[in-house]
Amino acid sequence: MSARPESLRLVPPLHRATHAVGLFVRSLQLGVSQAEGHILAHLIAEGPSTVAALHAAFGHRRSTLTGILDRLDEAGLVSRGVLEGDRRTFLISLTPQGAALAGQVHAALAGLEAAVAGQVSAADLAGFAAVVEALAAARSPTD
Amino acid sequence: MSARPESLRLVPPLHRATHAVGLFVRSLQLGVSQAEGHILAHLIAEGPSTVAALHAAFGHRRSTLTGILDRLDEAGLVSRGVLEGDRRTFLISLTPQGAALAGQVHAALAGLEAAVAGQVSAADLAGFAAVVEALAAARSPTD
DNA sequence: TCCGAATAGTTCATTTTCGTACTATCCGTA
DNA sequence: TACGGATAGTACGAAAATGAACTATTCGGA
Repeated sequence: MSARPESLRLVPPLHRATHAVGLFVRSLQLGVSQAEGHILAHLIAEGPSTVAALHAAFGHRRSTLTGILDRLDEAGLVSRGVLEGDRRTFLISLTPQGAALAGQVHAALAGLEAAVAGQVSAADLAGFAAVVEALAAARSPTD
Repeated sequence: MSARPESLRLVPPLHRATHAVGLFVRSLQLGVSQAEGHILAHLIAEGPSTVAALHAAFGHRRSTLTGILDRLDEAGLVSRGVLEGDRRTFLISLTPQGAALAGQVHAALAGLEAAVAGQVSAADLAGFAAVVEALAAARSPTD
């Protein structure tokens, strides 16, 4: 009985794109997972970051980040330093090894972005930014 | 020494948006996870689907989908029927219960999309579609 | 018809992620 | 200084996602 509703137009393409980016990172064969790769790329682009900053950037649970950082730390790619003036806070920094790897990940992602930018107009890029921002700002219908 | 590269402009916002949509589904409090919610929404929008079709739509591993479908099946929300003419293939269908729940998830996502659409221009939406499609079509730099 | 390759999906052990509870530190105010 | 509340991050057990190996079925050509 229930008629099929209209297909969604934003959410499924968003998922496909996210998935494609994940496959892309994986295809680099750099020995880091998708999550780890994005963390590395963030660190080299933004500099040393706190766990909270990474949490805000990616949305992983803080406990998940602890695990990811444990692995990166154990692999010698990042180090946890104390933040001057706040002993609760760790500042996550890339080691030289980590920076080298992060550079590769970041360059690959930048290449991906450049390839996309070459295929669409500046207005399209602006539209993407606007829609993505609106999605990210959206909240539950009940609050 | 290594200078910071330019920040990425597409990939991080993409992740934030995907994360926000996940939070949105979770906030519905319908008792389904993000992944389960999206599967349900897909099924009600597209009709009965094979595992392979869901795999193509979302990018989960086939074994991951088996697990998700096991849970949905156990919860009485979907059923696995044999596909006429190919006994390897299951056709995943919503049960009446599943359809009711899927309708709620779908409606909420449609509401989210409508809210976004109300905040941006038609050109922005077109730009989003173009960029997302280009991202999804992107491949490894080495192949 | 027969057989090898391809396809569809599952099973199972491992890895990753998550939610909750917890410790440590900082801030503001009395 | 003391103290309640907020913030930063971790520990740990449970749930979910993953990859590799496997079964069953279909397809295509000799």
